[in-house]
Amino acid sequence: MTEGMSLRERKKLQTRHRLLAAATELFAERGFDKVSVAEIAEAAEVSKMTVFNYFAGKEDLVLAPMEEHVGDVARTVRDRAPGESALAAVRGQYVAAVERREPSIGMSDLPVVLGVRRLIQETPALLTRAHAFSMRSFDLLAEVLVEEGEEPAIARVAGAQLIGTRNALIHANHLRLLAGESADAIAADAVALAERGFGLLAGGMGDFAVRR
Amino acid sequence: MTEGMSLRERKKLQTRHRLLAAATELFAERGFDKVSVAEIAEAAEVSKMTVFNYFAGKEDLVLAPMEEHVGDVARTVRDRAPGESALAAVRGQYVAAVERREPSIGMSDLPVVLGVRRLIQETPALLTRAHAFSMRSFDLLAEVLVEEGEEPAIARVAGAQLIGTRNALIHANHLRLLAGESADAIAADAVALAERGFGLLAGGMGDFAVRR
DNA sequence: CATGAAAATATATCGAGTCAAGAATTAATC
DNA sequence: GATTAATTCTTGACTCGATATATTTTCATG
Repeated sequence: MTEGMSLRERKKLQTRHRLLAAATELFAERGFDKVSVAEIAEAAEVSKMTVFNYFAGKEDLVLAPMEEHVGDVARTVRDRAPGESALAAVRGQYVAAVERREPSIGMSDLPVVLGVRRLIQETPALLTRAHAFSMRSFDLLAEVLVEEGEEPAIARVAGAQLIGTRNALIHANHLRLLAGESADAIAADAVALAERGFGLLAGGMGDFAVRR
Repeated sequence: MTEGMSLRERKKLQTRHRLLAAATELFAERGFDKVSVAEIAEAAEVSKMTVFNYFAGKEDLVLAPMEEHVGDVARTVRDRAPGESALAAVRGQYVAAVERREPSIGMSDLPVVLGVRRLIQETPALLTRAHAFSMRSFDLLAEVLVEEGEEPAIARVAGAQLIGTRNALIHANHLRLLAGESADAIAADAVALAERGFGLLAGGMGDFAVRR
């Protein structure tokens, strides 16, 4: 597992994991705001400075795993099959992720993952940072569309619609998970909702929410 | 102008304006991050704590005027005419705002407004806070749709699409303004772009960005 | 081993935001 | 109209996250 790694690199990974573990535990016990970085450093047996050496900010101790997925949508669109629309690619990736119960789209009901989600929802600072990730995700997607030759302005509009739709779908999953439902129970509805949600984009929402 | 106000209320307004004026000037001179709250307090002849009493955070010294518009979209949809779709209402409000050159959608080329916009674009903390406003705007819109009887999950998806589209359009205006174009020059294109952007929603974007 | 580079730490500092207590203003009671 | 009670403003001291600098430790490499 650690072959090919120098001792230094292994130790770096170890301290990184010690920090993540210590932080996760402390946050779960007392909440994000009630734990200071100094305490985390002490629990992981490093100095406070080292924490910031490994993580850009306190929030990243919770959101680091999430950051790896900021490029998922853009990559999916970039690598889509010829003849496939951006919309179809994003929808397809989301549905596939639902089937695979991927935590990145809010489909894991493992207690530890659930705890982290609850922590995020309860902590404004974490929500804000999470939303910044979504913003980066959008930027990357728009960039791909522009590279393909779409007009920048319209590319950003379409990108906002796609990312916004996807985020809303993910948020719906989060709500149900936090309400105690199982991932399997949510999955079926999630796919149906995705068809409806992306369907608004595909079929037009001119008839949606017409005032009676 | 100040009749009906107690001395206390008048002084409150005065210090608020002193704070906004001092902050705006200092930020314009040296940038958001290079000015401390203590300096602003000193310039406004008030203690540091008073600043936070008037404004929730340092960022609000710049973004306070923007906060008044978080409910614009939701209100427009709530008050739309019978027979009109949510999409038509949002599009109509945006186009009308373009015609009126409203700063809230990025259509003012007054130097002072432009300076504030530049400051926001250059400062990550301000961008983040601005995005939080957009989030609130989205929540309010979704709430309206839910009150009208739409399913919460699909209401949030549609709301994300509408708000996302609108934000992307506004951002396009910002970019051109910051590039030096006049509001009048932008307005015509802005309306056309809005028709295309909202058209993606109305007509469906199933044919958009099909890979060749 | 010795040496140079990378990383961890100690220390000091800054700046944003919070807390408990004190000062000022308004309202109420006599 | 003076005195007191209640509310609101203001303040100085403090916590905590984050940064800068310099110093020491740790590891890879010849």
